[in-house]
Amino acid sequence: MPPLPVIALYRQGERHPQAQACAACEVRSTALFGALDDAALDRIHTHIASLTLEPETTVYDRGTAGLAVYTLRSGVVRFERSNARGDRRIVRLAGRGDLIGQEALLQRPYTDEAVACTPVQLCRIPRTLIDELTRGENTLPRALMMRWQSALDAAEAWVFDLSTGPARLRLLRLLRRLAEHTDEAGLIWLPRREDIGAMLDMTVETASRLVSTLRREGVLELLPPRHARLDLAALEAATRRADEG
Amino acid sequence: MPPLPVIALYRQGERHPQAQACAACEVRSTALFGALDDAALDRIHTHIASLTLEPETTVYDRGTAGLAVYTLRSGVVRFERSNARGDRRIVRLAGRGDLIGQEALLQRPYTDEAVACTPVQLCRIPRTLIDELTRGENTLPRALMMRWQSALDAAEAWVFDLSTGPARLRLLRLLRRLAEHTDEAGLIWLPRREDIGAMLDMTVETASRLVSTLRREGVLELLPPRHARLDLAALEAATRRADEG
DNA sequence: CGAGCCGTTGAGGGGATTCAAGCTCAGTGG
DNA sequence: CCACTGAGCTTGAATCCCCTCAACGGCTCG
Repeated sequence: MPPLPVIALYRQGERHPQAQACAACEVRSTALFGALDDAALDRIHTHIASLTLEPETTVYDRGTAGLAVYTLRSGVVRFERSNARGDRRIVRLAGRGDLIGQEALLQRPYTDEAVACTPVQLCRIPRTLIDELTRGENTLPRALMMRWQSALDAAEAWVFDLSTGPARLRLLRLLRRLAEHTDEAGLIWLPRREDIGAMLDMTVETASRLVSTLRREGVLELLPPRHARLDLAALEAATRRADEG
Repeated sequence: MPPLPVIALYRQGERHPQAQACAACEVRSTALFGALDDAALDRIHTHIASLTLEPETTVYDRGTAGLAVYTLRSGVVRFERSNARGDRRIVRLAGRGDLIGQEALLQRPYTDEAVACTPVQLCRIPRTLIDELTRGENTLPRALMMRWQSALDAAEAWVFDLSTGPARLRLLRLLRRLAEHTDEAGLIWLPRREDIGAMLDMTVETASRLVSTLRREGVLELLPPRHARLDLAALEAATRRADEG
């Protein structure tokens, strides 16, 4: 699936402060609301909130009323589910440019708990705003459907890549995926061992053993806390060995 | 997630033969295209193809151009992915009332191979038809988004339920899910052991051993080929034991 | 009736879990 | 300053679950 245009609001030469912020947004590439008139654009910008969250902060809880969708401008967000006994499973990750919390547009409660993994920058877009804009518009539904399909694809790929095969291979594939979210310093976010466990359905001990092994093999350089540098070539080689051999 | 209204085309007293078939459709409950005028409705019905497929028939292949979406009127369809080496994984199931192949509406190739598990009855709806109808319509996008969200939810639940925990528990949860698709005779579709393996990431031998064990425990009565009768109470009890104990 | 697919069962080995102990490191208070 | 503490990470040893390899029986079909 090709990269999607980022949902962002912008227009050149706008006076509203938030409009300027949107105009300067570094992840904008396609104006989802490009077809709107000036009045609508101004009204939009006053309702968009830009927020920054610390790691481990909850964006929204599973089951709560969905009042807004979010565009993820930077950082990594995870989606979790857990049962009454506290067994936890991370079922998906979102990265730069992804739209999260789309359930809100259907007046549905959020289906997962969304938690920041790294520092994240979000644009909060109230549900009612999109409701308003959808009336009579045609481009918006299509762009939204694109996100939905993208999320669905990600969820199915999660099953195929991260829930299939021996533990070592699953971890290698997770690292490959985390490499997509490399930060400015060239580092990846390396989850706590417990979170690796929740992503790959393994114990913390197994996660720790495997990470340590990869470190000794030179695939990974640990840079605590929660960061690492990857040797992509070594990673690819190890992956090929693990799944061919 | 509450049950979704089935996407179906119908209108009372229509003359076109397919229109009559749609009017008589047993899974209709909400007219997705209810707001259309007569001419549009007639044009629609001439393009809807109703088809019946044998088990193991492919509905569409992963990667091929998506030219139509399908409403599943009866039966079970599975979504598969596989890599170059032939490792196969079933990543989702669809049942009565589900909409499949939504990627087509975005002019995207199908992201999975879709295969009939049981005899299935489908309504084939050409992509262009929906394109046409979406112009100026408002209710359609919302209903479609509902399907998308539903599919996404199913995919994430698949990770949480069927890719987590020990093999026996995963199988019990799969059976619970297959019970949702019980047929007129009160039987469930019981996949081939190889397919159980592809759903739950286990070998055919393990799948066979576990199924046999459940049969001996009275949870399951095998009715080859590919069918079984479930003792739901025993199933729940076994699940609780496996889960808590 | 032999060929092939599917399901079942056994034996053995390996990979992941379980249980346990010790480590590093940051924060705290004596 | 430094022992104390607790959370997160690592490592070891024993166990067990699941995989691998193998053999066999039932069934359909050419």
